[in-house]
Amino acid sequence: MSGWQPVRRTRAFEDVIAQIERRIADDGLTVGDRLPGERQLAEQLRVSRSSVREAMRVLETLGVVSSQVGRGADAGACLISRPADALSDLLRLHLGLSNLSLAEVVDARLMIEQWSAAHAAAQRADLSALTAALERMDASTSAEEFVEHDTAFHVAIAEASGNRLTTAMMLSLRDSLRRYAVGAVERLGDTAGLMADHHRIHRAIVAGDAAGAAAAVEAHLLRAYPGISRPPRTEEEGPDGQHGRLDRVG
Amino acid sequence: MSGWQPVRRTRAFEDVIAQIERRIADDGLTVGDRLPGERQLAEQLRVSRSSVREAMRVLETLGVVSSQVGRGADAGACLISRPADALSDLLRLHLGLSNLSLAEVVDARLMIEQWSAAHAAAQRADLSALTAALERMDASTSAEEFVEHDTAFHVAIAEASGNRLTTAMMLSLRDSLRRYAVGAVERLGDTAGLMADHHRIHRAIVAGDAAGAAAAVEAHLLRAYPGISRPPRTEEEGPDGQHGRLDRVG
DNA sequence: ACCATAGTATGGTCTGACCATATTCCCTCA
DNA sequence: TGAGGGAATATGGTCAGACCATACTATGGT
Repeated sequence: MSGWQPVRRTRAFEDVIAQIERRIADDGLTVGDRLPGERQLAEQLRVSRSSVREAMRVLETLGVVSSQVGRGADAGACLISRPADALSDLLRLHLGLSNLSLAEVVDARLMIEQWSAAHAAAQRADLSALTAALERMDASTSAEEFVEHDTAFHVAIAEASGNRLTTAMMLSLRDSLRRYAVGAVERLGDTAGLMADHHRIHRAIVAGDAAGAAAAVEAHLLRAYPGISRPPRTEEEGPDGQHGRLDRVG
Repeated sequence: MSGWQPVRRTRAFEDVIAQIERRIADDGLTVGDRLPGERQLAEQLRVSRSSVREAMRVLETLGVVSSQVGRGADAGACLISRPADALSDLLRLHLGLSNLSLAEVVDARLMIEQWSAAHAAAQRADLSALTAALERMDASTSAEEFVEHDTAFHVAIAEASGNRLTTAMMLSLRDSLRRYAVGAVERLGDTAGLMADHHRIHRAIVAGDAAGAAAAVEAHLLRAYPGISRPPRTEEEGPDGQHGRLDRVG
């Protein structure tokens, strides 16, 4: 006969997580709500405080709860929703394990950033943050300042797409690539080319030109990570990839 | 004056994680290698076993370690790399917290699946898994069987893109949408339309037609999740979205 | 040679204690 | 009456030590 199920031993902390998750689904527990204290939770769930704590570590790792010590309204465990933090940790570790290559991460970022830019252009979203970051980048005098506003610029693109999930992915991908980004800036020597890319991206988004925005994003990332990305193209263009246009999809 | 740093209290288990991560980076620890036992690790790091265990829970949540009880070569903590599992948990919880909407998840899946299909088409990758899944879907007689091979089909598309990160994202997104996918199949009543989509996707990828593959994927997801996705388009086409072509990027 | 049994190392769980922190309460003093 | 300051208290963070179930390993008897 078939259909054997492997014996699944449920660890105590997994049960704690499941029950908390059920409360979120059934009781409408949401961001900002507080969980009982660890001791109280342990007593109610008939497990030890250790098991409750291991469950809290898991939920904290997933960006779902945050714990504060002390006493008062702010103390204890509080439901939050910070998927980007969790994603950053995840990517950083798996990148370190060499189970993800830099090319894969860069490709994924190119995908998301092109998508975000195209959506931002098509949706005529609020672009004030985008414009502000661009102006501050223009006015920046140090490399640190430039990188700071550069990050704000790319985050603004992601947020203008109106999708919090892809925004979180973008944030964490960029976070994982931070060390390589610094190297890229140093390798290029100056930021004139990057700024030209930024202005081109900005112009296209403001003009509602989704295709142009995506192309500008691709050119920008190809400049920052030369030779890394492998966009699918059916016809080759100039060797610099400057106006590299995707076959159809980014 | 400025430049104040917030007092950062480092919890013991965070230090354990940091040291393990450093060993991964410096000592070239990689997938398949084993970590010392919890007691031994606690002694070496001068922390309690509880702290070591909390660190292990975090790393396990991130899909980086796996623990087996017992004794022998298989026992103890082992380095793995399963980002998709971690991503699934992350998405499921944040979806439950209503901090991510179904539309955002569906949009993200559309983005990734279009990208994957286009890459798969452009790269002429090994498509035997794709073809096999399609044939099994054609031959399936029950809804359960259909869904099973449908999953295999979409996973094969992701894997054919050659990017493990986007594949992991696809897997977890699809996992999060499983319950809605079942509802969609029931709503449609039959699978003829879905199968037509699948064959169209398959034909395009095999033919190396990246644009056609992406368009077919979009049509497929629009059929499964009507009214959810909002692809950026500058010109409208037929009302059925059948040959919906993105303005430029998916 | 084989098999049953004892030994042992592992993760999983629990208990109970103590510490650092931060709020709340209340008493003292001006 | 108000303000200041310390005590009480509740929180998470950490630790030590014990016990359990599990699963391999070694041993010894057949």
